[in-house]
Amino acid sequence: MVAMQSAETRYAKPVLVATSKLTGDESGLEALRTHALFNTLSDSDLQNLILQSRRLRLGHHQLLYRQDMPAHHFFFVMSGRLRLYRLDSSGIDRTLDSIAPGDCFAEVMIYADPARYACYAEALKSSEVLMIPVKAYQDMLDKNPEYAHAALRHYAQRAVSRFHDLEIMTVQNARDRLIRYLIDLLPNGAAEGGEVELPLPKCLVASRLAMQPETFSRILADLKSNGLVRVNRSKLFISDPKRLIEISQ
Amino acid sequence: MVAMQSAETRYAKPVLVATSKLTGDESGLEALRTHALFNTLSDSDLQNLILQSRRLRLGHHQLLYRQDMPAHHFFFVMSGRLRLYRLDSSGIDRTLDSIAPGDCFAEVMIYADPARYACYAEALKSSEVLMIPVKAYQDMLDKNPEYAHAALRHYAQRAVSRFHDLEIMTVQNARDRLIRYLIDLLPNGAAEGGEVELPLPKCLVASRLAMQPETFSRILADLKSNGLVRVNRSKLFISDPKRLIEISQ
DNA sequence: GAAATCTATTGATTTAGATCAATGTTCTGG
DNA sequence: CCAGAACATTGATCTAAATCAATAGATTTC
Repeated sequence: MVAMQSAETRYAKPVLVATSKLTGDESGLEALRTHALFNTLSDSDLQNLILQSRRLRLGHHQLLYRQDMPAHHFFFVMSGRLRLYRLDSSGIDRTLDSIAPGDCFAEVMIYADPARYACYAEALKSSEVLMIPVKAYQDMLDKNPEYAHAALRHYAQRAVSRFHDLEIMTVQNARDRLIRYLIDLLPNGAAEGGEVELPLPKCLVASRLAMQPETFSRILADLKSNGLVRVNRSKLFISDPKRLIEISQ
Repeated sequence: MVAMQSAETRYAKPVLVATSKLTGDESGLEALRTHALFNTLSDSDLQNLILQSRRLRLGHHQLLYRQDMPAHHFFFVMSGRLRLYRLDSSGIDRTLDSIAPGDCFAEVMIYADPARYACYAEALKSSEVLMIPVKAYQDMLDKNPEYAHAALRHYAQRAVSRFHDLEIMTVQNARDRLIRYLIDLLPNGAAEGGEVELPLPKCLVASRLAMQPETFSRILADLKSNGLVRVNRSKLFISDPKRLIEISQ
């Protein structure tokens, strides 16, 4: 089963190769401005940071970094989608997060000690990321302590969000974990229904929720047959999230 | 079963009552200096922060704050032990963290927006906490941007540690989750054996690891009969952590 | 110091979910 | 567009863990 294989055996593609220099005003980079870590920076500081960074194109399933590799960069996703996962000693692959365009990842590395990546990162489809040297960001922050406030907000939010992820995982049965996960994908939480897109292939959502792909499939089929969700590929329509919460008790 | 009851029904004790003013040089407060959030502060800034704080004595099982309550303070544990947990709509109590003396908690509230506690906090035994006004810390940081660096390190570490907690919870079977949890309690990880003390009563460790107390008890009995751990109340002796990891595959 | 309340253990039974297996469906790269 | 690979579904079986139940130990509390 795919989720049980290691990225090593699947893909021979090298890590961190195809890079291109940046001029500082390329397309896709305006998105940086919308991120909490960058939106308070002066134009010149942002420009300077970008000039020290590299744009990286990643192919489908290409590995970006490995768990325990020294971490000299953090990343901003310009397009595509990535996945963070860990491998244990027996080679079991456990998905921990998915990263969408406009998100940063491995940004905790700016302050981690020792600076080693805590997981693997791979592209789920062909993607573009900005590879920002940790040192460049650190230097900029040292020179401009007023930027720290935005960074602190960002890190605090990240901690809260991980706390919330942990909470879902303390739910003791697979169905309720899945329901909680779906509710959290809804833009307005349980307030109103809507369409959500699974951020990962189904077998990886299953891995993220500590269940087997078969179990995921069966639960979704059951919710479908009870009229609680409509399923179309990776798109799910949830008309009545409150009812979904009720049946999860 | 206790872990399944709500704090509301169990304890009538009021939230946030018995407080006492601080002079700024009381015993137990030197421990503040050892915490990453405070150890770079000047004496006068630390003194000032303490003067705006209150010492809180909590009885066994006393509730400190409720989930969704407006968060105007964060906390430093001077003695005792606390537990963070959430209640869902059906009243199931899920333990998310335990806090030891020398730790801070709810400190993400300094930057959270909206500032509401993400969980319940209760004392596991009689405890003393320092209740620090969020605003006092914010003001101090605004006046001294050089303090932000230590705070950023702290938040980054917290995020990494929550990420690691999440990783354990993606392990799909109860025994392996418990083994991983025990290994992480060892001061040197899997490097060498030693004695660890469970930071929570067994039924709450079970809740933290998304299993039933009976399952926890049986797994521990099994590890015991295989000579992998020696159990004495809440103290466990792990002689050969590597062997423990091996059997978890 | 005894009663009462928590907390933990152990056994019997049931069930949710894993595993094994087969097939169908959708991507993807030549 | 086709072949192969990756991904998804469905069924049958088995097993880990939940549940139900009873009892035994601990801690509080009065």
